[in-house]
Amino acid sequence: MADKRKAKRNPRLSSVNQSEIAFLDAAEIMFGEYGYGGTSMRAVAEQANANLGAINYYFGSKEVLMKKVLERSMQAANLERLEKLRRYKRDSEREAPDFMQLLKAFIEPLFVIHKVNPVFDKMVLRVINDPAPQVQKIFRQFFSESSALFIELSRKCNPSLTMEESYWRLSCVMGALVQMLVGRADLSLISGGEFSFTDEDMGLELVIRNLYRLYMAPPDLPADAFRK
Amino acid sequence: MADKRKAKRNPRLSSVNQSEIAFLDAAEIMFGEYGYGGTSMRAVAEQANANLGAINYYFGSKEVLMKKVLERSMQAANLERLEKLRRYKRDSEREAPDFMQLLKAFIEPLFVIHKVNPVFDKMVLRVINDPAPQVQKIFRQFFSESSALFIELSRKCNPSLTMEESYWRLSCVMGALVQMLVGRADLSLISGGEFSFTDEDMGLELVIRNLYRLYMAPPDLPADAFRK
DNA sequence: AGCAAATTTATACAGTCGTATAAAATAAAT
DNA sequence: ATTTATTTTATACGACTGTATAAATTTGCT
Repeated sequence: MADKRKAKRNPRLSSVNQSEIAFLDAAEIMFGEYGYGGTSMRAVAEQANANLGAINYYFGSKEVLMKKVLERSMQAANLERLEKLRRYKRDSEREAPDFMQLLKAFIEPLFVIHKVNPVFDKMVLRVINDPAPQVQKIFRQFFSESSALFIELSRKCNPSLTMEESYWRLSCVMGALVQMLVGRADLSLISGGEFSFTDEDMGLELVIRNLYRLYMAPPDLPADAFRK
Repeated sequence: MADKRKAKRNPRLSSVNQSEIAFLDAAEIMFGEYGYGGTSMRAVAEQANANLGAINYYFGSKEVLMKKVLERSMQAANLERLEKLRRYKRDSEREAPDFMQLLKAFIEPLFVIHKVNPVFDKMVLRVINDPAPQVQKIFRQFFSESSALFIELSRKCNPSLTMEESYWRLSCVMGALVQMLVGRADLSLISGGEFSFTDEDMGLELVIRNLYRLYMAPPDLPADAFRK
């Protein structure tokens, strides 16, 4: 096997080649459409109008390709998210915690990226649900830090919840978030294609409000209405 | 190809053979663990301690196998669910609509099956998120009728919502439901393995309450808190 | 027992997969 | 212009896939 390219001849150019970008674009689309296991290297090469061999020349393996694809799209979102979360953390120590602002810090980066690259979240959502352990491993590398911070900060917004209830509600929040992001691309299953986002900003607000409602409600009273 | 088995010699026996059941069990486990594309027919055969050829003798193709697996587990849940939903519909015409009871009708069958067969929902959840169109098609056959009825009945529980807001909230409800069912098996991503269901019935109640809160909150006021 | 249907087994086929590699083509530098 | 590094291409390999089929085996019945 080739031990990757040696030192570039012209190192002042970006270390990311143009064809490499084409591969990343193609892979992002295909992974988003058919999942990791469902897309072949040949399909990626065809989508990129390039040769199968070249893709191995640049990446060496499918797993690395996936890692690079995720890296490219999530690093931007992640850095912005982490910065927003940390700024929120500073603010929330002076002022009162505000779950709506926290949600905004967590979710807005996803929407910003979506505007530039509409394929992005489709691909991320496929990866979230992929059963292959390698894929899960790669994804958690990117997701774990900011989500841990988000959870920590969330708890301070509704301290009347027990630890357990807080976790379950956050679990709901994550699920609902994913579902709404999916629904932005495809609400047809549930609405028969009647509705979709027209205004992106309205979409962000709608998502945040639903999640706010979900987490910030007062804790449950002992069961009454339930046992009927 | 074999045109399936001819008329059984002893037709008073159940039409479902014992080895057929072994294959269904094995496939259910493997599909749940590795997804549709991620499990090979050979892996299913091995899991069932049976021969590869026999699986084609019984099912003819992988797609049929998946269909039969889904059929077996979902038909029971679906029939019970439909019956509960229809009974709720009758009741809700006499009395006032009660979203908590509606949720109970929709979700309880899943918990009942889970008690008997803990692998069931793991497998269903894999199928929900599978990118392969054949898988999607099969799944919707089972899911569409009862979910349509559920949505129709839901809207009557909170008629103050606009059509669009209702759909978005139900989208949240579905996402949160899925996430909580996943979390029942694996909450470790979000809690670091701290929590899990101890009491099954408590679990159902917890799930329902979260979803109730999510959908039944009064409609949003014009944006204020959001634009900060 | 003997016969026939039902089931299980072993094996093969054509296709696709990820990966490797040597040759061809291109680009850059002297 | 010639040499050298880089990129692209075509092709091949072994492993694995779903499916097909004929032979071997087991089962149920008279």
